Parts: sequence; C-alpha cells; structure tokens
Amino acid sequence: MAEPVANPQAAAPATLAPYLADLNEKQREAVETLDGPVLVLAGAGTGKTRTLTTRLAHLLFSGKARPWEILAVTFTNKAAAEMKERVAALLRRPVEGWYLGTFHALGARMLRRHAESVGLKPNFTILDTDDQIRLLKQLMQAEQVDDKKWPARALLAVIQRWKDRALTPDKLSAADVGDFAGGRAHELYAQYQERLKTLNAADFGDLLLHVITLFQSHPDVLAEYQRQFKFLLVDEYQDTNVAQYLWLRLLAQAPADGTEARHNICCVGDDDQSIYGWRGAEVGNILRFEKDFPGAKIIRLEQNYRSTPHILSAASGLIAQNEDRLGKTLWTEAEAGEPIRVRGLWDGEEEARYVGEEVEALHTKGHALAEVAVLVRAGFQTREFEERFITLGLPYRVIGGPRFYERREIRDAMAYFRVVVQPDDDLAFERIINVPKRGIGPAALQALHGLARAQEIPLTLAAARLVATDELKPAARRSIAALIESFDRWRALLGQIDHTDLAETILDESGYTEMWQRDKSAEAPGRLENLKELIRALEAFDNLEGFLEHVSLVMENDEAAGGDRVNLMTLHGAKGLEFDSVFLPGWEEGIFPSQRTLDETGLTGLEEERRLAYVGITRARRRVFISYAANRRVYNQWQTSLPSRFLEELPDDFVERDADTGLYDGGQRDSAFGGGRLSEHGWSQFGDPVGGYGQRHGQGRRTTRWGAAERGEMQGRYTSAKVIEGRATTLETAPGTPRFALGDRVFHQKFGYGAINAIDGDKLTIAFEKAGEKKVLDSFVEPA
DNA sequence: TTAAAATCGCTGGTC
DNA sequence: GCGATTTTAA
Repeated sequence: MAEPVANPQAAAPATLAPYLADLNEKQREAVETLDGPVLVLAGAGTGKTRTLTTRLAHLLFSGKARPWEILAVTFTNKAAAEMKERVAALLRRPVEGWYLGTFHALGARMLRRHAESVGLKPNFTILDTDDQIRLLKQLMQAEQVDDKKWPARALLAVIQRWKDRALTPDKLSAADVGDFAGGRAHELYAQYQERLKTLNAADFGDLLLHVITLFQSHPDVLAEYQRQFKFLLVDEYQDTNVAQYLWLRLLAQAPADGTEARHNICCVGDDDQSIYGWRGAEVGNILRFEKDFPGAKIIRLEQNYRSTPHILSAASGLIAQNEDRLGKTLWTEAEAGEPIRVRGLWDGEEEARYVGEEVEALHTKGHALAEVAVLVRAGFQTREFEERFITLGLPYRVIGGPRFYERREIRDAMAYFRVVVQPDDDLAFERIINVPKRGIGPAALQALHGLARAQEIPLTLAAARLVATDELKPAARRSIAALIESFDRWRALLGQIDHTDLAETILDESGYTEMWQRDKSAEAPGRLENLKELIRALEAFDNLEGFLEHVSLVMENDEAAGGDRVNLMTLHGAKGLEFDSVFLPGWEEGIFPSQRTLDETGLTGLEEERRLAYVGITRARRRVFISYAANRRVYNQWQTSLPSRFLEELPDDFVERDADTGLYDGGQRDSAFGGGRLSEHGWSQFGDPVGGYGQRHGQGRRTTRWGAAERGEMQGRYTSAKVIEGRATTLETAPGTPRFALGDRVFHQKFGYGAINAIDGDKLTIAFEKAGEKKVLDSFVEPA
C-alpha cells in the first residue's frame, strides 16, 4: 500500500490529534465521519488502508467504541493481518480477540457458537474444494448422472454461485435451476447440503449462509449481535457477493425491538477495481450503496500517491470507457514521468525476449528487480517468461503458485488429524484409508460404503464393524483393523500428550512419513520439508482442533520472499500491490480481454476485463510497458491475434507506440505497422471503426473482424487468415479440398521449408529442414 | 492392485 | 504441450 507522504497543503491545525495530522482532507473526513452509513470510494493508490486503519484507531481514541463493539471485515487473510498490524502500531498495543477478520473467519466464529441452531455440532469440519468435489462425485454416481457430460466441478461451480447469491435449496426458484444434468442440479444441491449435515461439515459458502439462516430464524441471536456491533467496517466492498451483502445488512440493521437505530456502517471500495464478478461478486452492491443505506455519505479519495500523471491519465482514459461506474478523477502532484510504452512483437517468444531485455536494462541502470513486475492475464502465461528469465539468469518469483495447504502431503496429513479429531469425517478417512498403500482397493472401500449406508453410520464405525466379520479378504481386513486400532490409540492420546508430538506420532506410525522417504521422485524431499513445516506451524496452537480451523481458514502462502527478484503473477494476484515498473504482456484480443469472459458475460464481462487492465496499469509507480504478439502458440497450435482493443482505448497523449517492422502487413501494404512507429490511429484501420467492438463482442455474435483479410487485401503471410468471433483467431481451412499431398515441399513462416510426412484433415505433419518435425495447420503453410 | 496408456481440458483463485 | 485423471491391461 502506498504510504502517503505528508502533504504540505493539507497541513493540519495544531489541535489535531497526531494520528490525523498526516491525512489529507478527504482521508480525514473518511476517518471522522463515524455516524451513519459511509461509502468511501478509494481510488487506486489513494491511501485506502491508511485511512481504514486510522478510522479504526479513531473509533477507540475518540471513545466512541470499545474493541468488541467493532466488526471489521476483509476478504483476504493478508488484508486482515495488515490491518491488525497497522492498527496495533497506531494504538501501541496488540490487536487480539477483535472482530477483525475475513468474512469467512468471522462467519465461522459465529457459526461455531450457534452451530446447533442449524443442525451442526460446534466442532464441524470446514471442507475445501477437494472434499466438495469428492462428495459431489459420490452423490452424482448414486444418482446416475453422467459425469462425463456434467463434471462434478461444474456442479460445484453452480452450487457455489447459488450460495454466493444466498440461495439455499429451498429458496431456489425454477428460473435459477438451469439445465445442469437436465435440471437435476437442484436436487443434487439439496442432497449435498443433507450430506454436509450428516458429515458435520460446512463448506465456505455455508459459513455465511448458515449464519444468515440463523439470523433469520433466531431474531434474538441477531439482535444480540446488532447491539454488540456498534460500528461496521468493510474493506473491498466492490467484491462482496449477495450473501455477504445480506450478512452485512442484517448486522447493520437496528435491532428488531427498536431499542436504538444505528446503521453505522462504513464500506470502503473502488468500483473501478471490481474484478471478481466471475466468482460471484456484485459490483451492484457498491453502485447501489446509497439506495441500500439511505442518508449515506459518499467520500471520494482521489489524490493518488503512487503513480505518475502519465500513468494515471492513461488508466483514467481507459476506464472512462466503462458505462457502469460511479466515476472519480484521480489526480497527483507527482512529476509527469515517462509515457506508457506499447510494443508489438512477432510472437510470444519474442515478447518474452523483449520483456527480458527491458528488465535487464532496468536492472543495469540500478533498479531493484523486486520493483519490477510482469502481470499476465492467466496463470499459464507465466511459463514463457519463466523460461526466458531462466536462460537470462534473471532471478524471479512466481506469486500465487499452489498454496501450501493445497499440496498433497499437507492435505493427507491434515486428513489424518481430522479423523483423529472428528471420527465422523468420512471424506478425510476415505482420503487416507489407502495412503500409504495398505492394500485397500475399490472392492474393500465399496464394502465399507455399503455397510455405512445400510446402517447409516460413519465410515470409521463401519470399518470397525466390518473387520469383525469375514466380509473382507484377510489382507484388507488385517490392515483396516490395524488402521482403526491406530486411530483409537491416537485419539486416546488427544489432550494427553503435546499435540505437536501427537501429530508427529500419527505421521510416523501411519507410515506416511516413511512413504515419502521411500519415494525417490524429485519432489519427495520437498514434501518432507513441507510436513516438517506443518509440524512447526502446529506449535503456535494450543491443540489440533484450533490448528485445523486455522488451516482451513487461513494458512497463508508465504512465498519464498527473500532476495531481489522479478515478480511474475496474474493481474488478479497483483491487486493491492505496487511496483516501480510494470510489464503487461499479452494484450491481444481473445487473451486480454479474455474470449471466455466475453462469451460468458458479454458487455459486463468486457467492462470487468477493462477494470482488470485498469488495475494492471495502476500497479505502476513510474513505468508501464504494454506488449502484444501477432502470433502465439496456444495449446500447440499457432494462432494469429489482433492487438487488444484496450490499446486503442489508451489516450494517445500518454502513450508511445512501437511495433516491429512487418507486423500485420505482410511487408506489402503501407500500413500503420510498416514503418515501425504506429500512427495516431493505430490499428483501427483493420476493418472496424472504433466503437463498434464492445457491442458486437458483447453479443457474442459470430463476426469476422479482420475485414481486410476477407477483402483479399492481406497478401503475403496470412492469405487465408480469418478471425472468427468465439475462437478469437482461427485460421480458415478450405473445406473438402485438400491443398496438399504427401511429400509436398512447403514453406512455413516460422519453421521454414519442409516436406509433408502425414496429413490428418487440416493438420499436417511436416519434417522441417531446420525445425524438425512439427504438426501444423495447413493454412499456415504454402507450397514452396 | 498396480502400472502403463489414453484421454481430457485447459481463465481468474480468497476463504 | 502439459499435467492430472481415468481407463485399460497385466
């Protein structure tokens, strides 16, 4: 977060409390407006976190509230931790036991206290995605739903979107049901919720939904919380979904008995940075704030302390194209700085080379690598840059890799702990029943399931009963008996011996540690390291239960932070971060904006993609490098691509455009790309007038964008190039008429000359003289 | 039951 | 082109 430097113009009167003195006028207003609903529209780099934390401190200093009377909600643990730390620094005392945390952590806390009211026990398990999918798979199997056609993953997504909208199975209307598995999703959803209850488990959505249900069915409980929390504070309000909104609104209401009305809710956010619509966030929540909370005061933080005017202007020009926004104008006192550089390159490899060179140049000039970030649209795009950085010997780190708690060994270990703590946890038991290998295969498992279902008992109990019979083969029977006995033994040790010792005992006696010690694969040592790390992490907790709660809710991903390294991450991952220099590669139609977003949500999606571009640009303090490639290999197929429409939307005054010679014109046309520097109007001459894009793409109609190619003006490289909406850049193949025969000598723009070895429809296998054997589309080669 | 072979499917990613 | 998952063969 940007640390606003003291602003001389906002020099505070001497009477001001010192913690208010460093704030600018608007920030101070946001801090001091304590009563009634407040929406703080905090633009990128305007000192949002500082304002938020100061407001918290001010509530206490001014005597308006005591810590337990404040509810402060964030989305990520990182944000919660940062807020805690900074508030503690202001107060000069630790922030402990506060109601300051993520939506889910606070929801879980409330739910544990009132679990019985919604049919759970207080020690319920919190399931993660893996568990959920396994559970859904089982349900779908029982219901004979074809999981080829309707993958469990997809059903999970459907259910999650429902939960985002606070739709419990009983609230689902016919219009919501959709066509998943022929409309059976509803039924499966209800079964899923039933199963969760018998498993004494809740998924993340439930942590909020159950609390909402609880509030609605137990007004007394709700009133208790309403009376307790005199002040509500919400961070990143633009990312809230319907369930979170309802949860907040219930808490912000006056108690039903009308004792006192308060509505002291303060939401902080930026509609221009709403980039999580795909996971249920409703920008509408922030756009609607004044309606939802009558009498709301809106405070805009617009002074930016992060970026140069050039960067801000370019970003502002881009985001101004969005229709649905509250609107604000960022300004800064900083020096103009460098223009944004836009660069077109031949292909992805060259783009990576370009980025690598520029990064090296910055490094040579004395810029720290940690102050450089490469922000991509999607995770897979990091690969090209990683490869390039490795060849260059540039140290880098990828932020947002697999999370610690998602790693296999951690999840396995956790499953052991879960079964010890909560024997009813069938999902955990199933996970480790044959890990390490104990000779318990599908046959034995099926027998277990059969018994468990018939007698309506948990799997562990079914296992215990089954080993007393002759149902199983002796080998399986023996090993299940041993496992059950082990669990009994470990369970008896709960509370008897130190929980870290117990954890170690479990992992050793179960043979789990040994399993990885025997494993000769490259990753085994790392996994053992992670297990050690897990035990170390346990030390910070009083017992296994507390630890399990922590891991399912928190377990942050501490990236190997050390060293001066280039940062490589997705645009989503970059939100809230800032760097001196930011590289934004892959600005091509279909990639960014992403075709899939356009297909799924049309114009809404396009606006969200544009906000993502805005977020990307505003991460930079001093320098922005945007690039695009004319050709790219996607899933092993060469595709041509067009520069992103966002490039046209960047105001020319703040941008320096530069494309490699020969891009897009085949060397024959006198196009804007031919001469190196792009003309003012860039590539708008490629068929479409500016302004038509949004709609056509938004509607998802099949349209040919590359008008010139169709009119036959594009000679040379892309004779049959054609861009079709819905598959951004597919090359047309003449139907039915094979252009080539086996053995033909051909020329390929990238691979050079070669001979055709095989033909499979439009796919040719060609032995190139230089590049070796490749599979290519026939439209990319021409007779030599 | 296990290992090899085939197939799939592929944004974004917190809690 | 890759990696995870699932099917198949032994």
